[in-house]
Amino acid sequence: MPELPEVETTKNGISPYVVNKPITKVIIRNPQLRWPIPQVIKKTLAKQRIESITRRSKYLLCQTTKGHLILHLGMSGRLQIVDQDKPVGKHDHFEIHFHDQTILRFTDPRRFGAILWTQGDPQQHQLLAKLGPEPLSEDFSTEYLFERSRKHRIAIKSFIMDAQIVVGVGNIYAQEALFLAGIHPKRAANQVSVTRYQQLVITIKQVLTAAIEAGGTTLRDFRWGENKPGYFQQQLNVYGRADQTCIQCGSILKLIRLNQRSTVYCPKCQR
DNA sequence: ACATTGACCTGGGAGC
DNA sequence: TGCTCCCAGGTCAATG
Repeated sequence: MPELPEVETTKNGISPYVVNKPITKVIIRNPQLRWPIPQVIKKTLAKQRIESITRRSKYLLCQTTKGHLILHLGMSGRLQIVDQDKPVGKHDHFEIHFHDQTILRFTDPRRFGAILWTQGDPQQHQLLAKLGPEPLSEDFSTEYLFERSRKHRIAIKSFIMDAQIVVGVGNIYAQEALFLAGIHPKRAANQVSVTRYQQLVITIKQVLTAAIEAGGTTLRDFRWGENKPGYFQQQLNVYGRADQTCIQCGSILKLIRLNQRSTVYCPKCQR
């Protein structure tokens, strides 16, 4: 589930239930995620409060007086607010219990997610320090992206999915943004003109903004936690639409593999 | 410095 | 029904 819009939506969904609530206990059921969950947070977080939750890239940063909890949802992670009586499932690995009986539960079947702890500036953490700009910030501009592209002859799709170039552009939204910008996903990054980068920066921002808005309206119910898939799906032009007709020109959309990721594009609209 | 590939895990669906 | 194979929204580490 989680690309940047889903992470942003998760942040907004859980914040009202957890920020400034006293923590009573932390339960680690299965610490084996991408990296082991540090056991130290059990004692450290007890009686603390999460003062704020912010997002950097696809990481959620939970600030406390003693340090930051760093969360990543990986491929299949979910954070939900649940009641005491909700049964514990096979893939429920981690929980924070609050004084008002609320529970924040982390579920992740594939266990590619991460739960880490850092005492210093979270932005300087090894995983965050070298990340590129946020796609919705002003730092992510035509000038920036064009300049960075000059040294790279990898496919443009791989280029915009590189978190050191820009964060938060995953497989779905990379395909969508390239379609809207009319750029072939395999075109070399340094073979794209500044004019087309201008378009691409616009469409990346556009697609992510629209998806965040859609997420905001359909993933509203974090209380009971049924994350319905299909929020942004009405707006998908190419992702998951291989062999179907292009919405713009009627051609048959093509499926290729690019760095072992499925990639759908319109051979006529995207050059 | 840049580019490519494998690896981490589990579940679901297609095809036989 | 059950087996095998392939696919899945991410991204780090190792290698060329």
